[in-house]
Amino acid sequence: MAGVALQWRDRVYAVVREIPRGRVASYGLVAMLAGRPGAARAVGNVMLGCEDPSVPCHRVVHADGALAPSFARQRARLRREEVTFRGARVDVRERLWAPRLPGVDRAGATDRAPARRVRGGVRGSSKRTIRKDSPAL
DNA sequence: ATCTTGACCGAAT
DNA sequence: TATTCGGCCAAGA
Repeated sequence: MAGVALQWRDRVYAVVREIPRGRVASYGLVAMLAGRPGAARAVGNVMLGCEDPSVPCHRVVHADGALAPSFARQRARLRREEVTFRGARVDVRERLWAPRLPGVDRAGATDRAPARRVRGGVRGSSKRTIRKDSPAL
């Protein structure tokens, strides 16, 4: 009877491995997809000991696009993958991974966020947060 | 079983 | 916009 104790960590790894190049996911999103909504912090604990090269742990960032303190390497890696930034944080509105979940109807949804047209009109809310009921899911 | 820690989150201040 | 605070969860002592 093996592997029963590794479930949480392995589920987290499995989810992170799905994050495509050029996109990022928040700890909370990973937790949700790993079957434990709200366990963002626990995801961080897993990433703490992530040394598996097949797991792109650099693609996991804070919900607001910030990176954990003193993670210049991670930032460099993301830039190398063409992940765009807004100041010190990842441009989450543009680069957040929008996973396709079975059973969720995303008709009309675009994979990429549409180009921001801010033309003096209705400027969309400058802040975007990730929530369990996010339309992106 | 209880307490502490930590790559978190979101609302309030 | 930056800080603070309470809440959440898995692990390890």
